[in-house]
Parts: sequence; C-alpha cells; structure tokens
Amino acid sequence: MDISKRFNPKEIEDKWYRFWEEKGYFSGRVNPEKEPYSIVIPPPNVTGILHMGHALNNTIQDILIRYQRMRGREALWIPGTDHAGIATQNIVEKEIARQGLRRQDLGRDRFLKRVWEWKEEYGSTIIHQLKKLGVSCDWSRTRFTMDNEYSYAVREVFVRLYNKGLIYRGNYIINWCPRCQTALSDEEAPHREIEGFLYYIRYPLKKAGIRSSRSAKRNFKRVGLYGDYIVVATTRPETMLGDTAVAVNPRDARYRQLIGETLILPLINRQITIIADNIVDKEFGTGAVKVTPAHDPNDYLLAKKHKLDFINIMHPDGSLNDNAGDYKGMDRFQARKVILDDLKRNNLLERVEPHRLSAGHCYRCNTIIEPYLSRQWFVKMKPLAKPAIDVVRKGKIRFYPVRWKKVYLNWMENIQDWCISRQIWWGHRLPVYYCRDCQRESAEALADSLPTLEMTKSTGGRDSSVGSDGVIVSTSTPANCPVCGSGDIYQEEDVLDTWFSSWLWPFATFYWPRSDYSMDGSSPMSDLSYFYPTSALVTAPEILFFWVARMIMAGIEFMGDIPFRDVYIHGTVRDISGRKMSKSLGNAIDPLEIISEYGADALRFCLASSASQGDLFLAKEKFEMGRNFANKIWNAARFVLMNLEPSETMGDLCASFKENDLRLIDRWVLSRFYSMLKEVNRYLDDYRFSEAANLMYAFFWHEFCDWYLEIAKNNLRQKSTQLIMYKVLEKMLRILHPFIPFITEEIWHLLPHARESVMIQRWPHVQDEMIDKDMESQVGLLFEIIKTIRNLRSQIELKPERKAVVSIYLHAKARQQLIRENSDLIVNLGRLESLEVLGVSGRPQGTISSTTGEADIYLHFSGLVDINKERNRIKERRLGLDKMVKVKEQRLKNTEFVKKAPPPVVAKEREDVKKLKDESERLEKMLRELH
RNA sequence: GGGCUCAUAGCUCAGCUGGUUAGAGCGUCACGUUGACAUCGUGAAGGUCAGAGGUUCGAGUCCUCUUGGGCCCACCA
Repeated sequence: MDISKRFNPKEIEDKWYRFWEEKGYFSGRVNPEKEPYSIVIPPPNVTGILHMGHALNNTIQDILIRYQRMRGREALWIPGTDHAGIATQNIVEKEIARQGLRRQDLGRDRFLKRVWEWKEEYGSTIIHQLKKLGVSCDWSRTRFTMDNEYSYAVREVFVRLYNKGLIYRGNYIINWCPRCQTALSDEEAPHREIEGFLYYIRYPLKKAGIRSSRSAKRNFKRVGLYGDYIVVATTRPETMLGDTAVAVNPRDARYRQLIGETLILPLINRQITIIADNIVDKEFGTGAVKVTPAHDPNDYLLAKKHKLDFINIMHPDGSLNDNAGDYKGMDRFQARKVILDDLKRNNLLERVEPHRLSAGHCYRCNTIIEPYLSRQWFVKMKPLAKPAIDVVRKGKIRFYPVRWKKVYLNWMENIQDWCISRQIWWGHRLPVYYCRDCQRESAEALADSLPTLEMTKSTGGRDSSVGSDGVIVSTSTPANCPVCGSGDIYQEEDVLDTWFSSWLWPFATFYWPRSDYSMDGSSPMSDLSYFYPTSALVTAPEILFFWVARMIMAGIEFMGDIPFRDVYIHGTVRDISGRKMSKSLGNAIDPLEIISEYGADALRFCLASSASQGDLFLAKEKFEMGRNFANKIWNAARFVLMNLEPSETMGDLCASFKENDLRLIDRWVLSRFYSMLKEVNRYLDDYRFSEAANLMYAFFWHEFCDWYLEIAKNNLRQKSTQLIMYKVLEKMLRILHPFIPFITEEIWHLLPHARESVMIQRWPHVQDEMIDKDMESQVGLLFEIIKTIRNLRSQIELKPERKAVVSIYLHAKARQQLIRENSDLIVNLGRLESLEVLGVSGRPQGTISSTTGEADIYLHFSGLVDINKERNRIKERRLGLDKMVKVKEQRLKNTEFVKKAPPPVVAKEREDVKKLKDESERLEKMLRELH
C-alpha cells in the first residue's frame, strides 16, 4: 500500500468536508424513532472573522454533536449569524465615510440598502471560515437574526411584552455613547478603571459670611470677587454647567447651617440651593456634592426626590449645547480643560487630586460613556427573571462548570431593567407607531423625538409614560389609529438592541411563533416541538448576561419551557502571558493560519485538550502537539495497514479468529482500550473535554503504539495480532472522530471495509467483560522488567545493537510462569540474546543488578563494572524505600488509624510495607553480593 | 465595596466525592537511521504541591487567615 510517510492535512480537508455535505450527514430532521440532540450555535456577528474564541467554541460544539450523532441521537446543530446592529452599522459607516458621506447624507432607506449589500457580500465570511474547522452544522437551516420570519418573531415578542405591561417608555439616565450616538444597556457599557482626577471646586454663597461651626472655618474663606464659598469635589468638572443643587448630609455638622442657602454656580452664575440628603457620604471629598440631574444617575434620583430641575448640557455627540453658555459647541473633554482654566483663573479651583475611578465604556468603540438623560424604551426584568432563577436553582438547567450557577444567580437576583432602544438604523425597528392627531392632544407630545430634550421639569415615576397618548404597538404597520381613526401615523425611529433578537434564538430559529414548521414538510411533529428544548448551550463567559440569562428568560416566557438543559461555559482564550487574545492587542493567533500550517485536526485537538476548567493560554508552538499526534495516528495506521494481509478484510479476519488465539498482550490492549473508553464516555458526558482528549492521546500513543505495536512487530504474521491491531485502530478512529474528523475519515477510507464514513458509525460499546485489572497488572510487571533492563543498559552505555543476557529472579513463584510464557516479549523489547529465569535468588557472576517491586534483574556484563557507582545507586534506592517503609509503619503503629481507617486502606498499607520491605531486603542482599 | 477564581516540575496544566512511591505535554540533558513515525524512539534530571494555622487516624485535596495573580459585578460624586 502506498501511503505517504507524513500526514498532509491540506490535501484532504476540503475533500472530506465536501463529501460530508454532499452525503447530507449534517442534516437533522424530525425522527420519532430517535432521541433528539440539538444545539443552537452562538450566532457570530455578520461582521465577524474567525478568531480563536470562535474556533474553541465551535470545536467543542462539534465534538458534542458528532459524539451524540454517533451515539444514535438525531443530532442537529443550527448555524446562523447575528445582525450585530452597532458593529455592522459602524463598518458600513466607515465604508461610506471614505466617500466623504455620513449615513444622514444617504438617508435611512438608502443607508440600509448599503448595509444589506454589505451583508450579502461579506456576511457569510465567518460561515466559510467555520467550515474550514470541520463543523457539522446543518447549513440548510442557516438563520440570520434579520430574516423575515425572525423579524416577525421579534415584533411578536415586543407586542406581547408591551401588552403585558413589561415594556415601557420614559426619560431616564442611560448609558450614552457619544461616538455611536446611541443608548446602550448596562451590559454594553462595561466599567473600566481609568486614572482621573478629583477636582475640588469652590461654589460661592450668595449671602456671604455664614459660618456653620468652627470646624468648618477652613472650608469658608473669601475668594476674589465672590463671597464665602462651599467646596465640592467632582471627577467631571464640565458637568457643573448642569448643576441644579449642591447636596450635603443632614447630619454633617459642617454644613448644617447652610442647608437651604443659595449658591452662585460659577462660570454660569445660576442660583442653586444647598439641599440635604442621607445618601451623601460625609467622608468622601468635602462631604458636599454637586448635583447634576441630567448627567448622573445618582443625581437624577436625588433630583426626582427633591424636585430639582434637569438641565441637559450636551448634544448627542458629546459637545455642549446652548445650556452651556460660553462653552457651547465644545467637546466635553475640551470643555473640561477650558472650564478648569477658567476656574483656576477665578481662584475657584481649590486643588486637584489624582483619583482612580471606573467609568463605563462603549463595548463597540470603547468611547467613555456619558450618562445621559433621554427618552428610551425599557423591559421590566424582575417578573421575567423570577422563573429563570427558579429553573437554575432547582437544577432544571445545569451549568458546567457549576460555579457559573452562582454568577448567574447573583446577577439575576440584582437584575435591572433593560434599555432596549437604540438610536441607530441597522436593526429591528420598534413595532411602535404614533398617531399625530392623538399626540396633539397629549400633554406629553413634545417628548417623542430623539433625546434632545434640553430642559424639563421633573416628571413622575418610572412608569408614567406607558401605553398612552397616541402610541400604537403592533406587529404590522397600522393603516389607521385604532383610537381616533386618523391615518396620520408614523413609526418610531429607534431600533431594538441586537440582543433583543438574540434572546429568541433557541426557538425563533425554528420559525416560532409558528408551531407547525418542519424542514421536510411531512413530519409527524414540528421541528420546534421535536428539537426544543435544545440539549446544550456552549458559550464564553462574556455573554452569560448578555445572552444566556436572557435566553432562559425568553424561553420560559414565550415557550413555557427552558431553552436548553446544560450550559457549558468554556474559558477565555489568552496569550501565553495571560492577556486576552484580541486583534487590537496584536497578540491574536489566527486559527486559519494554524489550520493551513498544522491542519484543522491539530487545531481542534489542541483546543479540546486545553479546554479544562479555566482559561486557555495559547502560543503558536502549542499546536505542534496536535500536528504531531495526527502524524502519529497516521503512521500507526500506516503500519497497521501495511501489515494486514492484502486480501484480508474485516470479515475474513473475524472469521478466522478464535478467542484462544489471543495472546496476553492482545487481551491487555483490549482491556486497556475499554478501560479508557469507559472513562472517556464519563468525561464527555461531563463536558470535560481536555480529560477525554488527553486520555485518548495517552492510550493511543503510549500504550497502543509504544507497547502494543512494538510488541506486535514480532508477531505480525499472526492472525490475532492483525485482527487486534486492526480492531483497536478502527475503534480509535471512531472515538477520535469527534475531535479530529478529517484524519479519522481519511484513514477510515483506507481501511479494507465497505462502510462509507466514520462519521455515521456507532460509538463503540464498552465491553466490560474484556476489562481485567489483574491481567493488566501482570502485563504491568512485564513492562516494568523491560524498562528496568533498558535502564540497566543505559547505565553501562550498552549500544542498542549489542544484545544482552539477562537473568531474572521472581520473588513470587507464581510469576515465573508469566515470565517464561512471555519471555520472547522481554527478549525482543529488551534487546536480549537470552533470558534466564533463576530458580533461587542470588547474584550471578559478572552482572549488574536492579529490582522492580517483584523481580530481581541481573544484566550480564563483560566489561568493567564500576562497583562504587553500582553500590551508590542501590543504596540510594534503598534509602528511598526505607523512608517509605518508615512512614507506612508509623501509620500502622497508630492505633487510631487501624481503628478508624477503612479496612481495605489498612490492608493495602500492610501489603505495601511487606512489598517495600521485601524489595529493600533484596537490595540489601544485592549490596552484600557486590564486592 | 461585593462576588468568583487561581497559586502543583523551567513553561502550560491534570490530580473527580480527603488514603498514589504527586502525573502529562512542552522544554532540558544523554544515547539512538532496531522493518509506521526524527512531526520519532529509549533513558535521565527536575516538585518540602505559595506561606501559617486548624479539622481528621490521614490533606496537594476540606476550613480559616496571610501573601501574590486573574476575572466579574457595583450609582464613592
């Protein structure tokens, strides 16, 4: 047979991927005969390009899917992409910016057309890249979160929640990204520490000369033109332009006399009042807080409570507006500088301290978030969260590793309402319409526009604006106002948060709210009812709140059932120094580069074997391990196939096979295989991929290749050897297939059998009757002896080509038979001329010696033996043994131990002592015999 | 400020519900073209399991504290 010496992944990967696709192996269809197993892919952004995180995430899913498919489940993996509102819009905006255009120049419709064109052209990049990985998604079901049917599901959900009173609209402080010019949810504005400053600013009192107490004196001094003042501390001095009060703690003696007094807000000369509230921390700063209701969430609440004015000083792009007086038109950070200069000039900046603070950052463009008062839409989360907490707490949904359960519950129990409106164009437009005629009659008419409200008096509570005043919510565009019949209707400009569509993914991908959809049209049940709830969700920790938690809520709310049973959360991919792998840091390893250099199998295997409990620390060299393993498998297969009789087929081999033909080593390798398989099964069912991968690796390489195949070289003409080599290889291909699908398929087709693909084979059964631990330990002794001989050889630097003569004394008579029967094995692997089994103990002339736990081994040596070296070696070993004996004897002397430890543990301890002592005595004897 | 997590060989990590002579891969050193594989083989060196207490007959494994990393959440201006 002509098989290349090296495995060359490039030549075969595309071929087999096409083969699987053409055969339709990836498709999952309703099949009442089979138990379903389904996974929905975490849909990558249409803007996405494959990175290591994707590679890891999808490798794991593919392992699960292929494994379950082989176990006889109807496996379905639904792929798709996410429209990624802000990210995609940003890309297309950048594109048109090269032509000097802003999206506003094109207008909404033309801009959206451009985005769709972009999507058509580049949107499936990541899909093609995923295929390179070998993933077995059912591509005929590929979904996009802005597909027509999907969009309908989104509107349906909005309407249902609105009608239930769970969606409301109102003016609140939200996270505003001045660069993207949209609101963001709390999750989209992660806090990051920044090195900033705390600025202490003097606010003069209108009525000078008030002293509250002696202790306060240093806080009140005369400054320039102004009278006495109060000092406030802030990290964002520019917001002072929007201040409408200063707050102090009512129990703060320093300021008690000043409560209710009026201050002159510097630079803008507005009169503001000193108010008292318990939320003010006396210890922080000066104990006096400037209150900026329109630009700080705390101040907002304070202002509601104290009925203060809300002054918005900023345009949506972060520049200051008309309310900012002389600073109007400046960018917020530029304004900060100028304001600080002006304050300094007026002797109003008391001091500046370095101050570390954490601020929200836009998760799309990393711009510092501005807390911004604007009219937005929200989902009330508490009612949705409650049942979603229950299902996790009761274990209906299980997290792997389990610690994520706590993280989930902690977040869910403190959940805040979800801001779902975005001031961008690419996305699902809110199914909200306004009737102009009704609005005209409404007192709140002016407030529907984008968040440009400049100054409003405080309004009522959080729910004040729900469902009133010309608002129509409907899945389809209404022709007339259902209240007044007017046709003067327009749709809400805002679109929904991308995650407002993603959270429906586990059922909207099955065409929910339709309940009758099935892919092949003639199924006895719908896809949704067959495949939902899905079996497992595999994802990264970053999107636990964004996505996983919300899917659980949506599943329960709209399907009445959990969306998945298991959640497996894998680690984050980092570089070798622990930094998160990212394009911007320049430390990313491109999976496609790894594939082309080492092969997709190498990539997959390395990722799987690195995917233990924590994060993954990767360096390019690490993938060599996978490549080497693939090559090892390749060559082992080559060896096995080269040594099968050309005409042999599996059937011929089996037919000529008799149980008693099996040699000890044959039974050993089978026993080891099934022992390993048993554990692999357990690990896979427990989402412990690295353990499963490493077990297979160790067995294949260090047991099957290093021992079995090496021994087989001397029995190649025996049918049983050929059969067992073949059998183990064949079974290994099956169980390795989910991890390394390409090479296993390639080798599969080189096997002399007729079955068309390894991918659709059954996962092997554990044959318990083949597992024999006692026999394994007998073989273990044989290996020990061989290793000891090799060790002795290397000590006297005996060249490999020189055959040695060895005598063995077995301490247990029963083992003599074992050694005699398998002496050929020791002779061959020990490179011996002959092996003698001694009847009595004692050192033969001209030998060097060593022991295993059960045998004394003497290697005949004609050269000069360095007696001292030999003696030291034996002594050292004895020392070690005696130390262990001491520890164990001490343990046995302890009556508590003997009384309380379980009998088998005590028995084993006794046995160990006996064995160790024996060995020690034999070493002692060897020592005596040396002279 | 709250929570989670980690600290085991030079590096990256295993070590499951406490009882091994503490393992693997990579790296290092020595030897090697034995009829698959140098992307290989054989052998070796290398660890007081971060530190201190405690629970227990027994702790790398459980508890507390200390030290040092990492991550997440949070409305300290």
